[in-house]
Amino acid sequence: MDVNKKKSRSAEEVKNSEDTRKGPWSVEEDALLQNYVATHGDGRWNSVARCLKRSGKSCRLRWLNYLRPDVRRGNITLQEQITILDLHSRWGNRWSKIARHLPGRTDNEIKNYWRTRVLKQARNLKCDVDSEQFKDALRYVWMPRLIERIQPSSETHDPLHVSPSELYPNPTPPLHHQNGFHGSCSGSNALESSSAKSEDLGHNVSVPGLCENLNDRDMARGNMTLPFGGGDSMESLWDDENLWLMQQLCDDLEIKDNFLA
DNA sequence: AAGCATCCCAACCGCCGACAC
DNA sequence: TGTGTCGGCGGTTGGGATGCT
Repeated sequence: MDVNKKKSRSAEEVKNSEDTRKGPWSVEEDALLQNYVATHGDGRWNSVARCLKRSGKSCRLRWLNYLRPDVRRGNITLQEQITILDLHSRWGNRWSKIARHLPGRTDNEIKNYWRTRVLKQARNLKCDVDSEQFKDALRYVWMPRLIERIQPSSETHDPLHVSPSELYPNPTPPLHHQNGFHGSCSGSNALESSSAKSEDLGHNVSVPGLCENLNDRDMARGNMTLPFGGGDSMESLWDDENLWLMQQLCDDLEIKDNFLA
């Protein structure tokens, strides 16, 4: 796009912003928009915008993200989380493309989910969300675990909802996942405070970074929010059978620390 | 009860490509 | 071919809700 076009566009947008209402939608506006779409169909946003004194963009967004009859609200399910993580690993931040594979979910909702849950967790881990360590943790530890958890209840076979063996034909993680557990983990941490679970089971393992950077609220709750947090709590990950997962994660984090050093 | 911190999500913004004229 | 309009997309933000001290 050339410079002139950019200039003209901003003039157009400035004009639009001066003429239109902004902020939360009222019930009346919602009703008007719904009626308009019911009568004329969607896609004619500037026409409806003139009736509502809103920008066309605002009308479109309100319809797609909120008023559309098939829009699903509520917690992102485990299966949806898997799909999001999987598709994001393939396509990156192509939210609308990802949303097309999650019926009823909007790109905005998926984007919000990613930013509030996954990026937060990367922050806690002091990982770059694009780092190989974080991606490996997703691919080889958390996603397979999630898949295992949803499998018993899955009856249909959606090509996008693949089994661990399909998604990860070679179950052997990369070399750095196979290293012994070097257990430099110590100190106060979520695994310990999240429960006395690990102590009860005779383990005394903590995960640097992963645990130490939890915010106080999560610590107090004993509720460590993994990237797939949400409707179905991840607390059950913190049991004996999953201890090895966190050991693998420790390996990752040590490698990350070396990498960053 | 009040103040503060954090989370979460609806909505906005700026950019871009497609298309019509 | 150049210009204007429109819809779509990804990034960002404001503010209400919630929880902690």
